[in-house]
Amino acid sequence: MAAQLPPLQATRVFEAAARHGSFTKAAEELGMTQAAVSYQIKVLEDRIGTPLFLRRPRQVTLTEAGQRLAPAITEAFELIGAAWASARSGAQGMLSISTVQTFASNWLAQRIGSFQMAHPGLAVRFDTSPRFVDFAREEVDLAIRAGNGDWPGLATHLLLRTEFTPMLSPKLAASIGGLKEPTDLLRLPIIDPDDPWWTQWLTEAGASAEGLKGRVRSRMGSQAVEGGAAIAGQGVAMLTPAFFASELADGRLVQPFELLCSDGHAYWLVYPEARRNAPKISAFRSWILAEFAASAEE
Amino acid sequence: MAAQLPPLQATRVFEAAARHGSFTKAAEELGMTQAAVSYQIKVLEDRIGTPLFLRRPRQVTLTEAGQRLAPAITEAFELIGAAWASARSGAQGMLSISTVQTFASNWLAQRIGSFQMAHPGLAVRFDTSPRFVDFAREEVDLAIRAGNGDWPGLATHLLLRTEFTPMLSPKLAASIGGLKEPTDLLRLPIIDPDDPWWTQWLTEAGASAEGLKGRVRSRMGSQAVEGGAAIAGQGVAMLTPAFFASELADGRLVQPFELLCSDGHAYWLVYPEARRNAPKISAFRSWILAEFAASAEE
DNA sequence: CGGTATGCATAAGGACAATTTATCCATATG
DNA sequence: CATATGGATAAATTGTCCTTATGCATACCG
Repeated sequence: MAAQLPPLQATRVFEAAARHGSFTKAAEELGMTQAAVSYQIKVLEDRIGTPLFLRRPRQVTLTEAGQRLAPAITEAFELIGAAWASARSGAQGMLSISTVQTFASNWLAQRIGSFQMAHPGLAVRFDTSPRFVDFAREEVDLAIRAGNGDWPGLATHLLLRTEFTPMLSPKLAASIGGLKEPTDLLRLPIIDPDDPWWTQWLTEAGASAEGLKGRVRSRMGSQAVEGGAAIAGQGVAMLTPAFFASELADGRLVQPFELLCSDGHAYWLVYPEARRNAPKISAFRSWILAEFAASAEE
Repeated sequence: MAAQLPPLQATRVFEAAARHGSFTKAAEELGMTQAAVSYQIKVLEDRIGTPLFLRRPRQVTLTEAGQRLAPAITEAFELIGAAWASARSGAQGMLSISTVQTFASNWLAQRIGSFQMAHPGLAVRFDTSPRFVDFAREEVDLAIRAGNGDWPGLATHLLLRTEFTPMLSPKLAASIGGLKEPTDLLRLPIIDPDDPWWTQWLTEAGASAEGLKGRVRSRMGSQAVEGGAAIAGQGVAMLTPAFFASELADGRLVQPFELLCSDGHAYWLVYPEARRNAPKISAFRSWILAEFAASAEE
């Protein structure tokens, strides 16, 4: 289909030499030696079967054949150069993040603004899908996923262990005179009592999980929603403190007990190992790791 | 000056792969293996920092970045291909011959027509200059020169030894009752008696060259001119028979004596060794050598 | 009018990119 | 479910491309 093409490296060298009218200057521009330019021109001339330059003393000039060839070649390389540059910067300009809903709404949404402030030229696109993204098949730069961090071929950075502890509104806590013992929790409405986190936490707290039995099921399925219900005073929710840092700070939620449990899972930043040095990848990595480092210091 | 360019080989492979939507097909077109295509695409993706293809089952499709890049790249390569093809055929289409005047007018002019019949697409341009052409500095494909055939770096083919013998019009010969002895020549006007060829020929013929002394000098300097004068019956000319084959054949000139002398010089076809396989070079070489082979058989 | 500097050509050698071979893997297809 | 198709990958090989070192011709300068 495509016409027979000349040796491309030689063509590139020819283009520069034609533009400069000098092998030495072309070599400078291309960052190679004059000998290499001379060699490549000869390669091209051998291939086309006719000289492209006349070797005049202290300068070279294009032959007729060279004159016919040069303008089109220059134009073609300008085209390639422009397309390459724009694709390259365009590619830098869009960051596609695949993330689980929970992390997006509980953590990212409130903070992504500061990343965008720091990188005004970089548009961020979210793709919140529950499936684990396949980087080979979907146009996604990086992902934030829950899991155990064992994904071969992918670079992973631990962001956040999914620790959890009961949380509720201060008003609801006051309604029963405050919470002294873990069992006090069972005197209040429990948001999503079927969540295994409740069983685990109560067990680790030394309380019986029996009290959960027979409760109304109100499976909400997302910390954001459950947290909202808790803030509204509708009950006690089992939440990850890191996701509700601001609510805890301003008193919309309180964490009555110190005990933090973990199911061993965590949120990870992941991306294809091979792309670790792409500017937008490393920009986002630096930012998010710094965010977590800062919150860990508090 | 020129914008930073992508790796060109990889770009070429990308272009084919984008056009086919398949690495395997691209490999076929380019005459390489699928593995090589896969490798080159990866090189390009590493360089640009973002994937160019999505690897879907049994086919690959362009990512956004790939879609942005592909059309311009295809266009650029089409440009290069077209320019290359036309320069290549254009270069084939013009044959520049540097030749000495004598050979051009006495031999080539009458026969070049048959070469052009055989190669209708090939335009022939003559450059008749007395200097020996410098192939590096002038746009000349091949040359026909007199000399001893010792030109380093150039391919040479012996065309014709410069043999010579007296020739005259039959009418002039009849005017003195025919020529029996070489000395009979001296009873007729001699065209260019200063030419050393006369001295050499008369000497080798066993005649004294004394008879040349004191003759009117009519230096004409070119066999074509001297031959014309001889045909017109103005005198006896010392000519190269090979240059006057048709005149001898149709009786406009006669060669009264068998004796052929030679000064050791000859006409040679010469061209840069490196270009021996260029189509137009070998076409002309075949033709001219065949012409001489044919005339030698007669 | 010679000496020097500039620019290109060439040969030999080496570095590294490109390619092939040989598998492997996933998935569409029959 | 077996097979075929299409791509990825690792290791080894090949070959291009480039550099170093040098030579040569010519323009420029004192």
